[in-house]
Amino acid sequence: MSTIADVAARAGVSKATASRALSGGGYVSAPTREKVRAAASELSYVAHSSATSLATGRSLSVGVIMPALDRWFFAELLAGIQAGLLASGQDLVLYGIRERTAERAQLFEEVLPRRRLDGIIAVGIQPSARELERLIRVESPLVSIGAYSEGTSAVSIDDAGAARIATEHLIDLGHRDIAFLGGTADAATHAFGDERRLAGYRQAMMAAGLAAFVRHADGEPTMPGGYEAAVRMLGDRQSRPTALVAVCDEAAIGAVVGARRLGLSVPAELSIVGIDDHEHAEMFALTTVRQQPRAQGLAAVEVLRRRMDAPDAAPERQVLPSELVVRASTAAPR
Amino acid sequence: MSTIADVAARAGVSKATASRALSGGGYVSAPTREKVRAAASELSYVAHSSATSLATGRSLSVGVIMPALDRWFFAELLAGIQAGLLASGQDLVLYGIRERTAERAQLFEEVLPRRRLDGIIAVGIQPSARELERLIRVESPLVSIGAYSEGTSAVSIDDAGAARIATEHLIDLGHRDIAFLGGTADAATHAFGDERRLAGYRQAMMAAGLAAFVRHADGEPTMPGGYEAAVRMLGDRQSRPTALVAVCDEAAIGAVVGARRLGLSVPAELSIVGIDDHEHAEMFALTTVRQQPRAQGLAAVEVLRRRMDAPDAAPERQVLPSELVVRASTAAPR
DNA sequence: CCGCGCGGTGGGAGCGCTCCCATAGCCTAA
DNA sequence: TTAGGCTATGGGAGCGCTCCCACCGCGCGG
Repeated sequence: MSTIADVAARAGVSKATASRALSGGGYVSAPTREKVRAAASELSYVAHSSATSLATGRSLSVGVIMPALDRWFFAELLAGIQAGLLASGQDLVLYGIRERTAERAQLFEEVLPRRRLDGIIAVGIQPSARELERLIRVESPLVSIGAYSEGTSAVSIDDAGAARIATEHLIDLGHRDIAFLGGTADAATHAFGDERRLAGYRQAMMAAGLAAFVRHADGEPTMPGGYEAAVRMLGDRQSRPTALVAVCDEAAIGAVVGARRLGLSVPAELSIVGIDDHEHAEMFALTTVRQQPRAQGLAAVEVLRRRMDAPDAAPERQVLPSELVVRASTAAPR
Repeated sequence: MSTIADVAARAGVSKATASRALSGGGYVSAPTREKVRAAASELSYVAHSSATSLATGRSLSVGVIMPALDRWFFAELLAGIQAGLLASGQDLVLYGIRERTAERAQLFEEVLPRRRLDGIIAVGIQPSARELERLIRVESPLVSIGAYSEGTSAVSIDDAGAARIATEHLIDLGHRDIAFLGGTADAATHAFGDERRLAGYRQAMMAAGLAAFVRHADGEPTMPGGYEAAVRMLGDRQSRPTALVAVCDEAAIGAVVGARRLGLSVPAELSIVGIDDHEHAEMFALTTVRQQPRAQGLAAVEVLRRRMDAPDAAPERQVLPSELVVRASTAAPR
């Protein structure tokens, strides 16, 4: 591989001039710039990022901490972040992290500081004070997605609000016996705003004077989780609700499948509303409250960039809007 | 942030000794090593990766090129790669790449060479000769997953074989009118061994003397894609096959849902077999041919590590086994 | 005519690390 | 006794880049 010294020599200028010609800053005459560019391209010169990074102090890369990759929300989010970073020329360094504390400590104590990352996007993770302190030491601005921390910048939707919208839609249709599906109390499943959604459902029920009907079926926020929870809850003809608010679309779709399996017709006998607007929602004609993880990823990159430019600005909190998408999984009760 | 000079000063030794004490190589007495370690930990010293990388020539990171993130196979693969790299202390730099050639050229010409990555894992991408040449220049060993290139190391399953296994299972059950579902000819959907699977189905049909029944319904390798293709193909009572081989489980599940929608009972009236053993296969009682993307990701990391140690060794080709998993979506035709 | 500002260029220090090489003490074998 | 090897340490060059600063020539205003 050729270095900038080779390029400079070939163009007949100094290293300093070559550097200026290629990476922008300072005075370079147009002909000189052209000469250097030509030389660089003839040698197929590409600057060594470690050298650049060492000299400038910026690493041109952003760390992304993800608790999972195999769920729609996270995959979409990652795609959004990826697209945003691509546009700004930053590389994406991916750190998977199960809630295993040893790994997590290692990540914050060593791995992240080592890289001197230009920024960090933490998904669904509440960094502790000590962890934040480590990051501040290396001056990596942080933006979290979906976490509701006080002192740090964050992007999310209003989870409680989304669940309220979903619940109110059912109430408006005339339902009273509305149950909440999914949203396990188990933190190990990286409850991603799940409690907030449950809380939003409760609020809407209370506000409508339906406190007596409040109940929920635990389950993983996945399709099989929703399926099982639905089958469990709908099994008894007597006690079964007329409508379900699911913690997310995957669970909702599981519930749709489960209801069919039980011979219940959706929406005639059971209304189901989800939260997400998952790519499969259309196929199952699912009424849902849309959130756009890709947009959240892009927004996080935007916020991060602003923080990189102005590290001392006050933390920025961005709440993206939620919108009801009515399809054919909800109807008035008979 | 403190540097190794600070650590050395605090421990009362030279930079050289401090470096040796912390990163292994060379002679250091036990007490000195302890002193240095203590100093490092007191200063919460973490080596600057760019400096290390510049000095050693190794970047401690591996690039991963992914055509998509929102499909089960890719997400699982990425999780496997991630786990493998975590174990070997390498960072994962993620590059998403749609088949837009401008971006792709940029990636191979500039982005990857700039990083001086220790290795590259390319998923479902056939690097061109010129692209490989660029990588060889920067001495990044490459392992591809799912691509069937000649000169490079690769990990994959035997796609044709998997489809043959699926088809033969149906033939063994007594089916004759077996169609193939999905596997669009459209390269834009990153046909991931799809043609090979179609070919495997054909081979099995031919071998069983069922050439007359060979046919397939185009469709995206997704759940909605499989749903649509199935509805299209199963619409006509007269011409409909008694069994389907789906290009992947997502399509197969879509077909299961579509069949139910049409009032066809699976497996009594229609047998369906997929390829993947998707996490939802269990829920839909789907008979399928298992492939394990996580294992493929881990295997790719393994192969890559070997290539990093011995860059001049002959390219290594690893084909992971496929195995039939019989559930309840297949049965003898009536 | 001189001084000054400004466009343009080069020299070289320095980013933080590793690793080669020199040095030094000490123990063992001839 | 002394050469030689072996452990332990330090000095400092060098990885490839950027950027500060010095320098230079030229045009222009006083």
